[in-house]
Amino acid sequence: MGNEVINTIRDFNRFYTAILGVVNNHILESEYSLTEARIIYELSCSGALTAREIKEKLEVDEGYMSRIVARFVKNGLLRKKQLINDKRAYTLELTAKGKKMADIIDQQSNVQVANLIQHLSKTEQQKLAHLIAQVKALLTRK
Amino acid sequence: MGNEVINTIRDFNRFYTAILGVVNNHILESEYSLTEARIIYELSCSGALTAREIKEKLEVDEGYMSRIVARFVKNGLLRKKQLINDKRAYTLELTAKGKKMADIIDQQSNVQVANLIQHLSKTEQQKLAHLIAQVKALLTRK
DNA sequence: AAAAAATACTTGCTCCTGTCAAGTAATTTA
DNA sequence: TAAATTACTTGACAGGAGCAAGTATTTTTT
Repeated sequence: MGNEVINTIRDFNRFYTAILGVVNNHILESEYSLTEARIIYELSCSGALTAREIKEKLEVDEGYMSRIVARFVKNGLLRKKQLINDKRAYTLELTAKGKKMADIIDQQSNVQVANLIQHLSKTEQQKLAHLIAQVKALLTRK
Repeated sequence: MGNEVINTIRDFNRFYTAILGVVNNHILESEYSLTEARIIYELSCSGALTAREIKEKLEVDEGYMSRIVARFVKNGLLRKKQLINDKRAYTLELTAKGKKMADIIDQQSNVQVANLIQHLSKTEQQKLAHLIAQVKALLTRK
């Protein structure tokens, strides 16, 4: 009972696991783990967030999160500001240095993706973008 | 210079990283790591292979590979047969138990993917399959 | 044919990521 | 105001994975 749709998707998943591996690992070489990069990314997009918000959005373990934040603060990438109305919690904000780092990671990501599609013509690239947008739309709509 | 194509792909990558995380983790709960599952999968598709062949195809570290194979043999999932013409190397084959395990993982993978698309109509599912097949084709053709 | 280089795999060491559980301080609920 | 919950911290630790050195065998070089 080889369901063709499922087989196609699973084949794609294997294929795309490899692609994401390459892309992410190359970024990873920039001294940060994928999770760390995601946290930096999240902060650079959304501005200030609390640890809890990030942890929930990215589904990172609380303890692990705490350590990463501590390290980032120590390395001067991040600033913690205690909330006025809740002394347990802090908003996290990228420092100037943190923002610079976010930019670097961002650019590296761009380069990685650019490499991925560099063999395609502009038209094909746009077709690709259109295709994956549709894929995401289909998979998102619950 | 926000290249729209690149942004779309990066957005998709984040999205699909999460999806693969869910799918793979659920399979992972079946006591094997992703790499282990991939090795089992590879053997169940291709029949007998040498460690070197698998390691090259899946890009797994040699030492890590060696340990996984040893464990599989110990657990009775795998059989090593020394090559007649090269006493350094072995072909690896799934035992009956190993094949059963492969089937289980296979089914779990199917279930995971089925969950993913369960909210779509048959027509939409086929559309999805068609879309990702095109994506893969575009990204493969180097 | 002997020495050197390469191959296939193993083993020891180690790092890092990530998890779980317990702990502290602050806040909310009963 | 006691109990429960929340936000975060800290300790302990397992598992995945990489690197380098080691062994046995095979191939290449001289």
